[in-house]
Amino acid sequence: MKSLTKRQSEILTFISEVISNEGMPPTRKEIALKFGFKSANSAEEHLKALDKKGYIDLQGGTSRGISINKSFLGIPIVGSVAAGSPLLAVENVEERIEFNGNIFSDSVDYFLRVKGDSMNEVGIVEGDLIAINKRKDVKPGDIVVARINDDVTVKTLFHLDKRKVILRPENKNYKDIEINPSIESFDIEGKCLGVLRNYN
Amino acid sequence: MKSLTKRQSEILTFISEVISNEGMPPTRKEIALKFGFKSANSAEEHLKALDKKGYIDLQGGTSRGISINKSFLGIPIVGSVAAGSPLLAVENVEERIEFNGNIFSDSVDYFLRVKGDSMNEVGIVEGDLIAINKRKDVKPGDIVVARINDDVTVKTLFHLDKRKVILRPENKNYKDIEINPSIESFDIEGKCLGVLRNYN
DNA sequence: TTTCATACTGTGTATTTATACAGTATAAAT
DNA sequence: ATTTATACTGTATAAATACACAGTATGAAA
Repeated sequence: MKSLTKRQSEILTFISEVISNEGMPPTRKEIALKFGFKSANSAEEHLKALDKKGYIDLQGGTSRGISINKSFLGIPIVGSVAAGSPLLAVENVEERIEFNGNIFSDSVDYFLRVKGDSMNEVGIVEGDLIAINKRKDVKPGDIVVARINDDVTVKTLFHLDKRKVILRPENKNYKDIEINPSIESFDIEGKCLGVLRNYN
Repeated sequence: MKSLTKRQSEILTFISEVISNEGMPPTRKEIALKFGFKSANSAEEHLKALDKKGYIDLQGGTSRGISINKSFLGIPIVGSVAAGSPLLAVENVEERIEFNGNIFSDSVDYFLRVKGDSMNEVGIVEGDLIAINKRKDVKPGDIVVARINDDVTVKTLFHLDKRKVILRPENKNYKDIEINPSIESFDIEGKCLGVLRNYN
């Protein structure tokens, strides 16, 4: 898939926002207004470029006839994470789900498919999708996605300072994980906002 | 809230479908075409009626400027169920959540807020929202919403025939519930399609 | 070096669209 | 009995909108 220029990406984002906020795609004029273009034709040309690259579909002769290509919509589901690769790398994305609405308390950057039973006692079970918001500022009590030496894990954060991190599995059969960030490679990937489970 | 005529209701449904399928609201002409009106003004008048009754908001001077009033959109969340009242009765609906996308395997009629810990061992905990599809034809193994003598409960269906129903809590501390439908009042309200949990 | 993509302004216009006004007809409400 | 809401057709038009064509300028690719 062809990559977008900065401007094209901004415009695609704007279209997506307008659809989400106003319930309908913008007109050329509205795009021009937003970006300060003095001619609606600038918008027209960006739309054509986005269409040509396959990111949107333009319906000719129709007001607001812009639709965003579905394969770029929706929130990615991250399955097995290849060691060392960024969570959202293409090879880790299982699929995407269309998902809008204010269900979770913050914006969902991706869903992570849960493996194992280490969080069973708080109702997070194998196969569940957990909604993740990318952020570093997490506090004890939060359920977090962390990366320890290239290994991605979901646990409750119990303690966090420069010299010591304690991650707590929510299952009696597992022990707390204690990390020294100055020795081991450690990173917070995000905060768990909620759970989505689909039977069958 | 004022009630809608059959025609107005059909038109409201159509608008909602167009938004969902095409990603933008219809024009007056498109509404007229769909219903076989020979004049776009028929659509205009229905829109005005829907606006007046508060079901939609019309944005003047804007193409496709129709937005559906949020309070009629979305899927209802059913909280505490008043004894004897239908699950979806107004007094039982906590709020509604905007929710579209093909997350669950079937269409979600409502979300039910979970009370108690009787399903803890399959990861359904207090406060969770479970997605329910209204149906009677459930089979053993399904997690179902059932009504026993005006009491609404969520359990795994273990056995079901004319003389005996067994509902199984997924928690060692609870015992199976055995019902004789010819003596006790019993009804299947729906099937649990999945779980939605929102932290914080 | 020349082409091509990007990123704009500026002008023009056919078409789409919203929306008013004038009618007709029926059923429900006052 | 008369008004009001519903449910349409038919005509008209101002405004909104898409979109083509003609330019200018820049940087990257062939």
